[in-house]
Amino acid sequence: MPENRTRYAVLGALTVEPMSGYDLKRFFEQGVSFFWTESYGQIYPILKQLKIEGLVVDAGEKTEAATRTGVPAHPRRAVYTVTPAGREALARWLAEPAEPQGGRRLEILLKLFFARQGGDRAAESARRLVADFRANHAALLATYTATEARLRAEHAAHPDLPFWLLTLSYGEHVSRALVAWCDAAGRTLAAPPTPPAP
Amino acid sequence: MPENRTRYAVLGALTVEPMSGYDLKRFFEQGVSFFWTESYGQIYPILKQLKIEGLVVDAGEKTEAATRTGVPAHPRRAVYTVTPAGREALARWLAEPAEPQGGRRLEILLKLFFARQGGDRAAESARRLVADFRANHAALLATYTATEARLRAEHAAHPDLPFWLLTLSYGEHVSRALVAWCDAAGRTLAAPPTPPAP
DNA sequence: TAGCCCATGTAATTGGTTACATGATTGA
DNA sequence: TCAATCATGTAACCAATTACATGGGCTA
Repeated sequence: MPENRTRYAVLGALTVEPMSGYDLKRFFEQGVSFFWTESYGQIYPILKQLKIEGLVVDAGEKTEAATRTGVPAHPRRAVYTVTPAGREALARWLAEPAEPQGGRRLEILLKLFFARQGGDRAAESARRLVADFRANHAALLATYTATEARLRAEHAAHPDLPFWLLTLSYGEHVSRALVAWCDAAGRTLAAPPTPPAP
Repeated sequence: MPENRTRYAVLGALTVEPMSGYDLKRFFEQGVSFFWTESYGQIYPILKQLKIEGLVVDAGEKTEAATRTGVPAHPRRAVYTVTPAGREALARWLAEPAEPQGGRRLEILLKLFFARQGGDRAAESARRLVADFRANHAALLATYTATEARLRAEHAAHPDLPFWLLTLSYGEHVSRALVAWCDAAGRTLAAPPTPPAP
């Protein structure tokens, strides 16, 4: 029973900066997508709910035009801010122990586990599986280092920075380990060498 | 769109050995639980479906008693075997590339990312978070090495063994890396040392 | 004025777990 | 004969994604 982690993800994101639902989506997909994602189908309903519960408030932004002309236009977008009650709820959740694991379904391992059933091409497709996976994590490593540099430059003084770097470091550790695993696996799966020329 | 991986998990498991739904549950939770799980609510419906599609057949086992007495008792349990068509379906799936990643929601990183919002106790609960996580992966490492030894001993000749060992190796690489990350994180989060006695 | 983001939302569907109901078999 | 385990299944629920509908604002 994961118990509503989306609400805390949203609450947490709004402590970084007040945001609209649209902003939240981008925050998740551009900022923390390597360990967390959210879809509109989650975000908007949860925002409505959090507002009802008084954990966030909506400081509706006026449009430029509406401000200028005084037209009583409905706010162009809803910008949500965490209330003290929201901060407390978040703090309570943060103090609880985390679910032991996330991501109990690793498709690549399932395929590898049964790889021999792949017939003639079994070894070949296993190697391709591993090679793709390696490329993936090598690419991730590059993004981690780039992100780290950007964060250190742009948010050098941000009090949350040390924690953000910790999450990046997690990603780096895992991806480095997985690249190493891919290399080892590649050797294991290597096609039997063609007989050496005489 | 993860697209029905359960059917292939079940199909694959049945290539290892014909099994009942009950057996399958145990196979997943005792054999491969570190990278895959299935619940009854998935297993039984999918078995019914696979049977309809002709990918598995049910060689119903008779009870001992029924065999002895000739009573037309209904089979005690349904034991499923993969058909050639089932093997083909599995092989096709194995040849497809795997989903890039599994487990996009790492609760511990979400908590760590927002950890500073935890108030006074922020650093403390972050440290506990990391410590629990470390204990977890240290324990996992132990089970991996134990499982590896057992597999090598009990299934030395099994043609699937090299692939099984690869999945274990994945786990070892990741858990070792995460233990190392926890140690580094622990140092980062270390409480400011109490002022040294004069 | 067309095309592209910005922005909000919902309905349908999927994938999965949990909890429960039911009953047979086995062994103490 | 009681408890544990084997065994099959389903209904309710939950979390989450996808696809769609809708429309405002900005700029080339």
